[in-house]
Amino acid sequence: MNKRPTISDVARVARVSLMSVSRAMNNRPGLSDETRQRILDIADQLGYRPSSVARALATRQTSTIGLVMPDIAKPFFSQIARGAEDSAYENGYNVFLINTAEDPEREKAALDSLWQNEIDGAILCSPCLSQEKLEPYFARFPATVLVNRELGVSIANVATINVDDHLGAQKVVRYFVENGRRRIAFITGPATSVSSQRQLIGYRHGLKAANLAFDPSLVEHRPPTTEAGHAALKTLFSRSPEVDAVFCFNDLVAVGVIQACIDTGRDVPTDVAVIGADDIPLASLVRPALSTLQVDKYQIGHQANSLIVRLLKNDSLTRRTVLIQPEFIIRESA
Amino acid sequence: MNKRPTISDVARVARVSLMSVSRAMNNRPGLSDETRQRILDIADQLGYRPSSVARALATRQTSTIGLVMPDIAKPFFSQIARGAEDSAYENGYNVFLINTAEDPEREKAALDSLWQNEIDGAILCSPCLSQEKLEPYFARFPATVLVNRELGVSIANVATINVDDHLGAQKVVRYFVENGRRRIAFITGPATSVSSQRQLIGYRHGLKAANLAFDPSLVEHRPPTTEAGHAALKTLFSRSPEVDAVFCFNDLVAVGVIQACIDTGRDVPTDVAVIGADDIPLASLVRPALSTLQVDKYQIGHQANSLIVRLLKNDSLTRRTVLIQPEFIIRESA
DNA sequence: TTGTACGCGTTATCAT
DNA sequence: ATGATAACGCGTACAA
Repeated sequence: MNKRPTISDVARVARVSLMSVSRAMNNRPGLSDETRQRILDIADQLGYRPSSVARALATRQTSTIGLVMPDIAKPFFSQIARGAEDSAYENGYNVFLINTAEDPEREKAALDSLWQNEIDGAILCSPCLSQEKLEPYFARFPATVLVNRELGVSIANVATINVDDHLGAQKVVRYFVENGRRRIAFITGPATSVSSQRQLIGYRHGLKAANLAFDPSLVEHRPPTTEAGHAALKTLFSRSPEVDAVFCFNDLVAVGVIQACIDTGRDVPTDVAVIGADDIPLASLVRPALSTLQVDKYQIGHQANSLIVRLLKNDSLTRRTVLIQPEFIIRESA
Repeated sequence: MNKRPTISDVARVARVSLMSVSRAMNNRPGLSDETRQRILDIADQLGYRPSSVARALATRQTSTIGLVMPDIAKPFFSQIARGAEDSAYENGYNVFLINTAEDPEREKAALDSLWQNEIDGAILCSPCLSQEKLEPYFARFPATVLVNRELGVSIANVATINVDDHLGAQKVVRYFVENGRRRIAFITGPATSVSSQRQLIGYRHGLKAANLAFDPSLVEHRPPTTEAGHAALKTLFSRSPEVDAVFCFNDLVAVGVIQACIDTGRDVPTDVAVIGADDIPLASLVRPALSTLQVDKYQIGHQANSLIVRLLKNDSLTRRTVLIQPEFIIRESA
């Protein structure tokens, strides 16, 4: 394996001190343009790149941000990751990727690992740890952004990005009602999910605004998968065959619902209107194409990283709470 | 921000030398069980975690592998990433994620960054740099795994994982022929893609084995997207309306093809049989469900990282060339 | 404008 | 079994 050239190799060849090389590499003043250029040339010629490790030890900054998410294989998160990585690249940061599989132990291990690696900032997507367990890390990390998670108090170096699920759900119910639907079911995620909770509140508000009674038997808590959506709707139909609209936790669930409708001989959207959430690529590819609450996932990731960068350079960020408005996309399923 | 406790903090409290603490933390011999346990307790109590940065500087090992791919937002790659990260986690490694957007400059920047960060190993997925430009890095990285890319020569610390696109394409053509198809079109990727090249050869071999003439007008080179697949089929139909089977570069393209068939009033699979490749989640969700060449992407990622780990600890890996066999999945589209 | 000495937190080497 | 000292490669403070 090739041995990396070090700063002293450059200094020796250029016949200058280590400091001059350091200054040249970091564009610091205190060098004649002439020697600066000469050093740069030699460094380039030697293929010298300052060791990030040594630099990090000296400066206590790693130029690395940690990206923690339940599962990068899910399109919702992979698109966030793409946005975050792009922003990191633009700002000269590296990104550590860690999956938690929604396992609290693994999430804790992830945070400890990030701390051990002295990352400059952390982006935590849908964390499952309690606020209490999370809090210590806010003090350990120079900056943290929480995605899809609220923070009761205000902490100087912590920002949050959340989707306005509440308003989104309200809009969906209103749309259903305006189109003559009356038995509106809701298949939501686990009761512990913040998104679920917010959606549920919006759903109830929407119902109330339309003078429709809230019927608990029309609500199903399920894991956010296609199979679960399929099964949930079968359950709903057996209990309440007159269901004429279904709002789903996300698009994956909605696809399962559409399939269940077809299986049971119901036409979408004539007999049953279906609306999902997130607008993953699949949504526009399936038939009937899925109406959904579009969320700009790339933008969330990109913004999450920008927030980190800004928290890092500017301690006084006034707007540390971002609320993303989903856009209601009407396609064929409703 | 909290100040991290250092090894000397632990040493001072435990009234031992730095080395004893180091030995205790790393489970190294040369300590009485008694003092070892005492040190461990104190370390735990202080919340001490050895700094990865300082450790890396001293050992020249970062316990980090670099994962470079065109676009984590694409399901094919995100599933590889999940597998790689899981394996890294199991083996105590961190993962640097970098997207290249198929931009050679950005890919080069990625490799330079990994070098600068002194990663222990690199997983390069579908790299677009020439072998010549890639080669220097094989010498700079302790270990490298190439995914979806061949390596003419044999290099001790480099392994490759490739999908047997050639055999896969042959199987598809044979299946088409056995089911009475005679005008078999092929929508492939960019001519520069290795997968495309291998598929094309398999396609021609399959044709020859069935005594069918190769007709260049039945082959379309397109970007690997649904829109491109849709457009490609329209072109094909206008040129050769009698096409009765289409093999597609991947599932995304195949979905576009199916849509184009429906648009032009052709039934799938009665009038036109369609087969894709990769088996992304979408494939089983779309209607008609897509027949495809299933590739275990998670496994590819997991194995890529295992190879890195083994290359790192065991310099003499005899089988450094892995060929993945796709599994032919028959669903509804063919 | 340029250079010297030291510290960052850890491990490796060589003692005791 | 334990400890002192010197790296590892770079940046910072201060000196020349």
